Amino acid sequence: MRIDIDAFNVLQVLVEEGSFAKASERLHKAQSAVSYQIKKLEQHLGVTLFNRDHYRAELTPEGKVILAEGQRLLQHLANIEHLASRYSQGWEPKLELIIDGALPMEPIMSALKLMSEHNIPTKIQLNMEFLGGVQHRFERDQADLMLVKDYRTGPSYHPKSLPTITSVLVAARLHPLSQRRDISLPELQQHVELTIEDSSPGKRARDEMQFGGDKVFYLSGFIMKKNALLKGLGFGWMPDFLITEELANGELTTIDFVGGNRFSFTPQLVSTSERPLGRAGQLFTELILQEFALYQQQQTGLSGAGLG
Amino acid sequence: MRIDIDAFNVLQVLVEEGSFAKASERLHKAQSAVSYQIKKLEQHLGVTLFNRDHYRAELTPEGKVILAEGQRLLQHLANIEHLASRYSQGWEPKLELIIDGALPMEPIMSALKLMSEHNIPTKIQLNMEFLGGVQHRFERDQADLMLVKDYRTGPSYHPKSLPTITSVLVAARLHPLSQRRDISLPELQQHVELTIEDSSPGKRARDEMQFGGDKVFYLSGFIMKKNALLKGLGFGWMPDFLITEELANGELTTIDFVGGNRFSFTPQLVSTSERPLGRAGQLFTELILQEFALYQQQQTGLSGAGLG
DNA sequence: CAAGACAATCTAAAAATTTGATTAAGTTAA
DNA sequence: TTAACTTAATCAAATTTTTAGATTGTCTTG
Repeated sequence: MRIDIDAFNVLQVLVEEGSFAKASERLHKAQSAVSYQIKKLEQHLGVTLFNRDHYRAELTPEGKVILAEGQRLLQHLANIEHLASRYSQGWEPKLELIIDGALPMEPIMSALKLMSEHNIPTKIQLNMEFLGGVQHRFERDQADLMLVKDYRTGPSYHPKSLPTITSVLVAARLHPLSQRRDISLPELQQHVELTIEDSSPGKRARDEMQFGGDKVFYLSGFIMKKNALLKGLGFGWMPDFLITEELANGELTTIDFVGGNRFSFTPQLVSTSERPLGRAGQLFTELILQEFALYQQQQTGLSGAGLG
Repeated sequence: MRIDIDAFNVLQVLVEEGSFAKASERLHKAQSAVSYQIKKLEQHLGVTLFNRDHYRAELTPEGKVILAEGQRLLQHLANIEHLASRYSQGWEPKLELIIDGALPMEPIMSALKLMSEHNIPTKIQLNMEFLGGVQHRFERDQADLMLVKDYRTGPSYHPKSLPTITSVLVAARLHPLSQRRDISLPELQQHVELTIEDSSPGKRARDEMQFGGDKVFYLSGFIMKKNALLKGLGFGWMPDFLITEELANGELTTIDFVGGNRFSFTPQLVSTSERPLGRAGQLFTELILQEFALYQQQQTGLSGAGLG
């Protein structure tokens, strides 16, 4: 039979009260039960915890150390119980989020920061993917939430719309396309198009927004893409919130494509009823909506251009 | 009723074996006992640990975390049991040593270093005192061992002799006493004597080795005393091992006092049968004897002067 | 489809803990 | 000093907890 952790509690109360009788009273037990528990603990540990030579039993030096260690053990157990009680209150142990790299990071990070300040027991895993990679990963990992530009509807998906975001077709100031007006598709196709590499393994043939030219550079994220654009390597779509400054100071300019140089999309926060959200997932949903709205307000306030 | 820590062990085996039946076999219990333990643990924690929808019960995400936490808790308990088993093997939880600042620190530190390398469960407290302060503290603190120059014999004290140490009466090269020969006591008394302050509260009137002059400087340790001597502030006794170099290069010189300029004492390692030594105390006793012998050998080997 | 594995549930048995009473030893106060 | 009280161990009986063994319904495998 293994050691009884409750005995450490008896030990603690006994030391605090100073006598077996008073301890038994506080523990709502008979005095003999306290004697029994302590004796059993001593036998299990093979250590004499109390010196019974005198009238009142007093803790031995070994007993003092065992008492202190026992208290730490009880605390450890209490922590586990607390964790469990959080779970039973609906907090999930883990929340896995897949987010699309095309979306603004700032409101996402703000939401996560707020999450961490709520002191929740849920471990949060955040993964970034691009294009089809988002949904692929969401399904492969059985993740809890995905934050996407768009997605193929799947089994019992529950989408929630976030504020709309606009992308702009741009090139560097000195790029040939920046000098021309009323640009046709064939003309566009003669230049290098910069695009983000789809991170899903079974890639779709092409992003819907690609132009179909021969010269395409695939890049591994918007930071890279922006760098490439600024260096004049080619042209491409960029979310406007990533280049507000460069558009304002003229480093990048919008391309006058006859088919249009702006398009908007509405990011979706998607969960599936196969894996219902716990409290952490619900909290994140609230916070991300709030933070995206806040972000939009700030953007419109600053640039006057808006996102919708 | 409190949670049963044994249930975490059942949980662990159950997960390792993969089925209730196999786990019960490995635990030498009936399958129903395993079911009972897991159910009880789930009720205590208020958390579903296993998903029984499918043929084989499988751990829920919550269960995974609880399992991991439970393993840490079991490890914690095992550590306490290990500590206790060391105590029951005769290791004391604490060993308090009082050492006399007049003794060479090097062999003491070597002995303590060797102690720590033995990976013992005993916490060691080391206190340094001077003269009567050593014994005072030994008795007040109910310490386990004192390492002293000399002591008043007390209740059931058990002394053990260490190698003899020699002190020399010295002054700085430029001090007036260093220039004279056949110095008498009255002449000595006209100069400032440097001595270590007795750290006991009820100080004895005077150290036996003091000369009784009017001008006495009390210092708080041998480092201070050596500094004062080197600055020519006065004369005084110094253990030879602390000033071998200064005697060799002439910074300090022995005083030609007619009453003699050397005296020897035999440090004693004292314990009392009121507080018998545990294994750590015994080990320290062995090591300190060994290290003092080694230290003496090194000193004689180096200086040729010896300590005895 | 049959044989077998799996895990819950039930009852009886076993083991543990608790109770309440008793005792011997130590303390306190008149 | 004694009488009254406190302390903590011990014991048998009562109670509670845990286990074993049997049974059942479900699912898997060949």
